[in-house]
Amino acid sequence: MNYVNKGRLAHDQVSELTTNRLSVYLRCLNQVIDGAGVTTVSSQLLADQFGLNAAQIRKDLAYFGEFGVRGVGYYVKDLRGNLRQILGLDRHLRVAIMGAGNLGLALADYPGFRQEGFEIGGLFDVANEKIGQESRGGVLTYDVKELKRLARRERFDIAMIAVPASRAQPVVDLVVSVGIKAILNFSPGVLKVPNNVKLKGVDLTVSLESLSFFLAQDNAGG
Amino acid sequence: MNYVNKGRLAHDQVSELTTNRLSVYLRCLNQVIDGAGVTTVSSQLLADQFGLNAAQIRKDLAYFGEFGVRGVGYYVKDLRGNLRQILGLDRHLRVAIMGAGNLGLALADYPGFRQEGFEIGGLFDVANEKIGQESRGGVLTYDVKELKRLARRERFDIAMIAVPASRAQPVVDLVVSVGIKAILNFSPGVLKVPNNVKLKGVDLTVSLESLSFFLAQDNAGG
DNA sequence: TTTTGTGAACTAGTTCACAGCT
DNA sequence: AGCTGTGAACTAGTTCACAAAA
Repeated sequence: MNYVNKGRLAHDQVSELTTNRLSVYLRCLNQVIDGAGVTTVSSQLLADQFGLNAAQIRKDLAYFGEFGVRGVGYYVKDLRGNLRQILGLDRHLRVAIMGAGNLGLALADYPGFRQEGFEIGGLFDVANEKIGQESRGGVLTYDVKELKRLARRERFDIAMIAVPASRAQPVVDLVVSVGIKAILNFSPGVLKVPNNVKLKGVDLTVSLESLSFFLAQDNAGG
Repeated sequence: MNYVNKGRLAHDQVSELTTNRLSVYLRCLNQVIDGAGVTTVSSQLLADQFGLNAAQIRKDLAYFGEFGVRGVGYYVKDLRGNLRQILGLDRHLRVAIMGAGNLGLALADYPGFRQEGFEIGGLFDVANEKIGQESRGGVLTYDVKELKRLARRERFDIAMIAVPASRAQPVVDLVVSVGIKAILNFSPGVLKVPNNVKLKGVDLTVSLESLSFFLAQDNAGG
């Protein structure tokens, strides 16, 4: 541990809203770095530039340590390093994608994942015609029966679920059984996992229907 | 309007957390209908079966009308109809997908969208080799320059943004300029839209990094 | 009796505003 | 002077608990 822990993390539970924002802050810093050669940045500047709240940025960061310098702001490179460490991006996380359909293949080649240091270790499917095939980006599809064997060798940290809804629960059970502790689920519907496994859902139908609601109200309400 | 409005919708703003849950409730009801021939369901039963809170279900629904019967529960088919109407799914919404890369093509063929009555009207891209091509599911890719002309004819309600991050803002500006009022953004980063346009983001990097955070804490904290 | 609909109580999350450091 | 870090105030969201209705 390089950042000041303050002994909180073992006690309180950090809100998911906060962890999501940490990821956003990191992206903002990367953009700042890509831009002109600024070495420091204030919470106010970040807030203005990216539509955030300055106090919230400070509070989120202060939770993990005192990264800033009063009167100056945050040293961009230092803060970036600290955020990467807090988010666990200094490790090399390996991802298994369950389901080599359209969505699974798209996720396998999604450039944003590799950029932040995630490695897609393989696709897993039941369909014989898919097994042995590679995605455009070169990710190989394995028989789902091989997951157990490969999980040992490849040490998968995260699984993404991109199988049809009806197959999602058994696939999640399998993923949990091989010791994977973090799951990103793209299939619609509720899934059960043990408490020591973190499940995060990306629900496309809910997102789209929420937009539909907005349009319906908009047209009705005037 | 078939459901009791109570005149609230024009005044208060419904929380996005609530609208997301409405979509979840609808999916739960669909599953209940697929199962045994039950005609009524109580908030408690839904809560138990899908890991929700009964009071919250009742409160969310009560906001839009009195759909339940005391001592009985909710008539499943009626409630389903009311939810579909509230969410605007009784209309026929048309979707344009900006970007015919891996992700755009996967979205175009995603079965969950069609299932709830959304129609994918076309993919739009700048790459000449993609224009005129069809997705596996038969969605045609048009030149992005055609958006304006086609938007008039096809009356797109919703746009999904699946272009690289660097192209996202100009593409959103274009989408807004042709009169589309609801946008689902899959590209990472902050986008600006006028207030009368609803922008919703699905941020894959943030989701994955949030899982990474969990793993980092888990291993560090014991 | 059962279960809704809802005020009240509670919990979580955000923003303000300023002391304190550089 | 400028900006962080943070208690206090505020706002939003959830859950409780019960009166009212079937």
